[in-house]
Amino acid sequence: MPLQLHNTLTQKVEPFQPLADNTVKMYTCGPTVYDYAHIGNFRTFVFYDLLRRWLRASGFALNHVMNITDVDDKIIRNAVAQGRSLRDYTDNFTKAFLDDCGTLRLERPEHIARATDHINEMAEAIAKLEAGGYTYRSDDSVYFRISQFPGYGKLSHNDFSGMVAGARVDVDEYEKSDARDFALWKAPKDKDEPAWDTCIGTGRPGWHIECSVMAYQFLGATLDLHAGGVDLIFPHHENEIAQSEALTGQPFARFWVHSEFLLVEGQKMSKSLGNFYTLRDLFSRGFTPESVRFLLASVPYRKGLNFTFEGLHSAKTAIDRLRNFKLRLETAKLAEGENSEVQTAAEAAHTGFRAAMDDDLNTAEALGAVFEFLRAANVALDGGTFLDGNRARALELMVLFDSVFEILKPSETADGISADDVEAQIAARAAAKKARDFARADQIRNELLEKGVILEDTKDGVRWKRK
RNA sequence: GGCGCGGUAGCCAAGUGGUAAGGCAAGGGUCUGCAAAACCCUUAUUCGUCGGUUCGAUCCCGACCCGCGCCUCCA
Repeated sequence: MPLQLHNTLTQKVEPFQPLADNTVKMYTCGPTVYDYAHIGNFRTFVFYDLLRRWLRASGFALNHVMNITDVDDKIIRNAVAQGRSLRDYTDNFTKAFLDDCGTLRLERPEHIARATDHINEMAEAIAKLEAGGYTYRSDDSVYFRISQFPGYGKLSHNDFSGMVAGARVDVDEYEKSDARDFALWKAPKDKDEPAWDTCIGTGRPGWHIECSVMAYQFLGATLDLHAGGVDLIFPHHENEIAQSEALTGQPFARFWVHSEFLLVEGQKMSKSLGNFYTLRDLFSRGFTPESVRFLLASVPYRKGLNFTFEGLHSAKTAIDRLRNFKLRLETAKLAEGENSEVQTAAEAAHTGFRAAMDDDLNTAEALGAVFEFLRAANVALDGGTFLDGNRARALELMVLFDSVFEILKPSETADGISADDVEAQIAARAAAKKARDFARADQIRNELLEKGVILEDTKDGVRWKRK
């Protein structure tokens, strides 16, 4: 069964493949860099990462663009309030965002596009829309007239045909002739406001046009896949479709894939509830990036995710168990031969893992396949029926698992004792034990523990790992 | 009100028209000089409520209740 994904456009789970050659042209909506990204944002960014990894595992090459929105009302307000330039203000949060992505082991998209690097192209696109009769001006701002675009509503499955101009209270600060028309270009409201001089006048782009323009610039008229959070379906993605298809006359994206929301302790995240967390907040409480990544990845992207501290602890323990298993596979002394039952179980786990991921990235089920095998293999290892010939396939399962989840390798800690030193200490302890100098042996063990190294006395000898 | 998602053990969560994956927690055990660590075992007559279809429904249909998202900036 090939990879299947849920397509918001058709509201069905459908087989996915790129239109041309083997390369997936994908565009994902990135952050608006007015503040540090929070874990709700990262739920979506982790989803993008899982999607990338499994697309590649499915044999596709990727051409992935993610935007950085570095001009919008909130950014301007904050930058002005702090007396900083737009660029200076957004550089800070852009860097923080990319750092956070690195910490969470998110793969870097092939292209990261900052909106303000493409203002002229946006202005040209708007000029083209004006020439095509899709727009109107009001106080030097330019609006898209959605009544000119017949397919409007096809993504969010809303019916706008009954809409009447003026029927709805206009909450926007700008004058629009129809409540759902949206700004393509905003003229500055006062002199301090950052603005660009372009072929269509002075001002700045609206939010939606940046994605349409940068997607076209990097990937062409039709994308294979466009992703984002569910909250972007309307109006953002609906508007992107309207602009892009009005510009090119071609379908904008073949697959639309959206990730569900994240709750914190069963409640929506908000600053007033005090449950609004950035990665930095979680790390300062002692949680590791791997735990956060695992928790965010372990719930399928189309299900709401309840982010809890118990879940974070749970993730940590689960990761330890997976790491222990891999270590055991690598270090166990095994008898020659191959046990066919174990081998069959390993194959079943491989197949189960792949089938689950192929089924709209069902990470929960994929994890189930891994843990099921883990237990069976541990039983076999305990019973001596896990043989040397079973080792490779079992380790390959862990490689497959980690190619998606990427949590087995512990994050670097700044100050750590070297592996050679650990080995030397272990040898010293073994000697002390042999001489029945248990006091000395315990002392060595405790010293290592203080340095974050845990010793395990197993029947195959001493194994160690970092805390 | 419209559109969309969801309600499964203490918590997180998968899943199927034929009788409930997996993880965490909890309890028990194995190993060990003692520990630690590790590993194993046990834990839902039951899947929001009420009807219906069916030989049989957690899974299909209908109604209802509850939670969440979007409809205005928002992952």
